[in-house]
Amino acid sequence: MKVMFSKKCEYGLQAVLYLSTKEPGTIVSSEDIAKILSIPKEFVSKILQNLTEYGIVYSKKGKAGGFALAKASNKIQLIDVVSAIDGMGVFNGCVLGFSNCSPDSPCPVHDKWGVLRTMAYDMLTQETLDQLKDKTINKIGNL
Amino acid sequence: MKVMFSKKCEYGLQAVLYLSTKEPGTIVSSEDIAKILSIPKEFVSKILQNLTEYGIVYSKKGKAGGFALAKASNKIQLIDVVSAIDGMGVFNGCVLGFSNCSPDSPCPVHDKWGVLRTMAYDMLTQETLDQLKDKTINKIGNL
DNA sequence: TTTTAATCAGACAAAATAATCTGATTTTAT
DNA sequence: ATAAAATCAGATTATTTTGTCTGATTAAAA
Repeated sequence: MKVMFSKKCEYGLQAVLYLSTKEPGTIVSSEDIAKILSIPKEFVSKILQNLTEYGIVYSKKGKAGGFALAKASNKIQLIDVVSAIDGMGVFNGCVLGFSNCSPDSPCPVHDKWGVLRTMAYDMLTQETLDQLKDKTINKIGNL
Repeated sequence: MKVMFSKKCEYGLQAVLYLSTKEPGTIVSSEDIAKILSIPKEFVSKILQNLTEYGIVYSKKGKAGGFALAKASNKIQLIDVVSAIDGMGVFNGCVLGFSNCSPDSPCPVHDKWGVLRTMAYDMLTQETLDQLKDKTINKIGNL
């Protein structure tokens, strides 16, 4: 089942959302993150290493090490994570897979999909992790 | 780059749209379809065989064989092809990959994504191949 | 200073998706 | 009849995505 993003990206989003529910600067081990989100430990670790390069996540090595957000949670949007992991391709490509889908050579659903694409982009951009905090706590508490 | 549907599904949608631009009952060989859509011939053949099982496409064997729509183009919607190839999972799953994403246990973007999902579904359902014909001809003419 | 527990790096393995190949069968036309 | 051109079926290969393993490095605590 495919819903817009790769598994990697989904896991990255979940992990970052989870970190945003903690006190700023709180270090959480990949094992803890993996456990609560039911994600393979090494996999989530890899993904967070990747997000570290993009300045979204901070990593602390050694005993009692782990990951935390690298910036304040009101400075991070979901789109930041998406673009770091999956890139911006989703927002350019044609839903029907046609090449050169553009206003000049639109596919049969070009206009309608354009609206959706913009809405999806807005959804990921408008709110910061901070603003999603309550909803995130609620969701993660239910896992 | 991942945009909602599998390559298989994209190819299936393109092929069916292409067939809908022909006179009803016109048999087109997989080679012709493959050529105009730049899809591997055997692959598109496999996909159309699959759609044959779902009663969307008719296949004629032997010399001068090929594929045609199995019903009138005003009886086929894009969603029919999607559900035959990719299934309906896209319209149920959580964008963030959370499990049990539902009104009871919504993810942080549950409501907003719900709107998008519905719009995507409507986009694929509202119009028939027939109604998209002009746009399809225009697009395929530009390939 | 030694042990312990973590990230980090990169190779490796498994699974899913995409694409190709081969041969059999079917049908039309010669 | 026979040849040609297509689908059909299923095995095979290739690629991408997902997940795992191993060892090195780092840092805290005993």
